[in-house]
Amino acid sequence: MGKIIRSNKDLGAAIRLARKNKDLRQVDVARKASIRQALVSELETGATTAKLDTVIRVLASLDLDLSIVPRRKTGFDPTAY
Amino acid sequence: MGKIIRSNKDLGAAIRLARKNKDLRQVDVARKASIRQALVSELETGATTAKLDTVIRVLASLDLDLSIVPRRKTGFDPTAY
DNA sequence: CGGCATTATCTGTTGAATCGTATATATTGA
DNA sequence: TCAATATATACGATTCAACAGATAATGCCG
Repeated sequence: MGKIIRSNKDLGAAIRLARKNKDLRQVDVARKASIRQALVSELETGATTAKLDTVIRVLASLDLDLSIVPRRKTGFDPTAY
Repeated sequence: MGKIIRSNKDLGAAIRLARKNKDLRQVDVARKASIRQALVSELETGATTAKLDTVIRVLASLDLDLSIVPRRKTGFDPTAY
């Protein structure tokens, strides 16, 4: 179902995609989530590892939720190398 | 599907439940995730807001994944009071 | 009760996330 | 092209997660 997040890069890509789909600017998301525009930029580019609180607030401002799902066995595990 | 996480309390409950189901001790999860047992305790009791990296590593050690899903229908929102 | 295992909490320290603010660099539209 | 808008970066200051390393509290079972 939803997109699996295993790194801050994954998170950033998902956030940016969702934001574009809603036709919002970084500053709009920032205001809704009570953070700086600069931080939204940093999150989207995966430049920083955010705190869970921050992630939840940003996602909420995009009408998204964080969910815990069983790890699906996928063929190729890049961390195995 | 998966459990929705909207607070560190939610996360803590989910982690503890998953850990119990796998019959692991906090120190086991801590070793797998390369963190202290004390931190696992703090996370489970919701005493702290973890960094995304930490959350991902703990969940991975329990064979769980973080996923982004569209926000479910807005029935009753306890934060509205 | 007594003892072992597990979990919770403490102190001081370090590093990183976030801030405010400002500015530099795209990107877009007229 | 030019200007307005949007995004990325910079920098010092503040806040807080995570650490090491104990120890205290709790749970469990003989």
